[in-house]
Amino acid sequence: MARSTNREDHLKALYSLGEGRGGDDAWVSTNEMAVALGVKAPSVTNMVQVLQELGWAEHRPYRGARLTPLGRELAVGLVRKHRLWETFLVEQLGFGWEQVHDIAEQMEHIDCPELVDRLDAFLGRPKVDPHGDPIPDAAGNIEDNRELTVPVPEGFGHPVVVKAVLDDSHETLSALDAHGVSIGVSLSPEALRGLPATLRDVLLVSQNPSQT
Amino acid sequence: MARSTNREDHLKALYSLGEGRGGDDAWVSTNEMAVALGVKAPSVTNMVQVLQELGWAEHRPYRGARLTPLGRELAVGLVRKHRLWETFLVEQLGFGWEQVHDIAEQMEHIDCPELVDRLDAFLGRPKVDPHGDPIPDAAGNIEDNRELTVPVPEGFGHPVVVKAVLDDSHETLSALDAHGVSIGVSLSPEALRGLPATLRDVLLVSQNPSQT
DNA sequence: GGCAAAAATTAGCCTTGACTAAATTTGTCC
DNA sequence: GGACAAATTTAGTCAAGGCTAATTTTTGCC
Repeated sequence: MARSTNREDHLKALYSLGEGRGGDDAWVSTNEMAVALGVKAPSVTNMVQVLQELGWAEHRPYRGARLTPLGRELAVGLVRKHRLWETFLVEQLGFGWEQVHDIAEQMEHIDCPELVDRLDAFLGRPKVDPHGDPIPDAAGNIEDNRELTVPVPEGFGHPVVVKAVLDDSHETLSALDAHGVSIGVSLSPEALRGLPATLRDVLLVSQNPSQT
Repeated sequence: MARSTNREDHLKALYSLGEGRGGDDAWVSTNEMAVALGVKAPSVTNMVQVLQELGWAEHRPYRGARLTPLGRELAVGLVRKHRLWETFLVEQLGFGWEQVHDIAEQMEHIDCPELVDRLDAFLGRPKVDPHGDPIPDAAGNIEDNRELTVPVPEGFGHPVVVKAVLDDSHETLSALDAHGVSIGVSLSPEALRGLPATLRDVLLVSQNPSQT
């Protein structure tokens, strides 16, 4: 009967590509989605039309796609599941933060609302996942403290505390690990200078080390 | 690309229907599998031929199907995952034993050997799941202490200890729950008489209450 | 041993979701 | 404002995996 996994993957891609955009940028092109999902553009056109029939998205031909409020709600639920499972895998099972993205990618499709809620409680209702990304609560609210954080400032004039990593790929996270970088770690100006620019650019930090 | 979920479901059905049979009974009919899987017989014929191409099963037309050693090994791996997740759901997340079968049915398809091993260790390498069924170890060995157990003997002459339940359906388990029956509980002759025959028949018990 | 009923397979079709190739729309540059 | 390039959609295929209807094999009964 065809698992809903595909639809959910397209929904999530649409969400993560479209969030944080305003105005005309809110439309996500089918090509962008195709690249993100590792499929070809025509496949995305098909799926986006399916999402539209489901009431999850709106499709403007030759313009792009955009989530409906319902679609956004469902997408946030997927993000919540993904980040809760990542937290479980790291905190309870002892996985490295670079290992868990792909596993959570599978686990987020498990359909059982009670499971999500029990898992959340079991983990102590965590606010952020192992990469520093905020975990939406059961109502779909996202408390994004990352607004208090910034990319690493030019100049490296003073120490910063790592708050989040914008790229959850195995590759990037392993490299950060090799440099001793993880969430909550304080980096001195010298340490910042020692970090390759490509790695520095995926970090969000707080400028005042006293901010926890 | 079609998730391998379907193949795995057929493999598991073949395993669970075929185990404990000997001789000619070892062949599982496609019809039996169709009933167990909730699909029609021709669909099973197709899938069984696929399993044969994968080297997981052998198909004798008009006779039935049978696992190869490789197929059995893979099936045991699925059973292991299923029972470990059930144990996690009950022991760690506090689910009732009647709730976890369907959830574990989804979780058992998650593909990550390291996850299985870490989960097993996290749970303390349990030997049985919440229904009293043995959990295969990482090498695929099944320590089946249920040979020491028997169906409830006729006559109800003395107390017995519940060791396993042969039917993991929500319905049966809820009904047992309502009668205060769970793994490890001792049932007096009077309690046994008070239990509907259909429920009594799914129990495996040890006759000597001192056996733990 | 033959014949009817039951069971299994084959044949043919449908849906999902991917692909390539072809057509269409958009946008940009002069 | 027109032409060309890039992006997108449409058209037509394909594989997986389900279904129904029709055929074939097995079995059980006289």
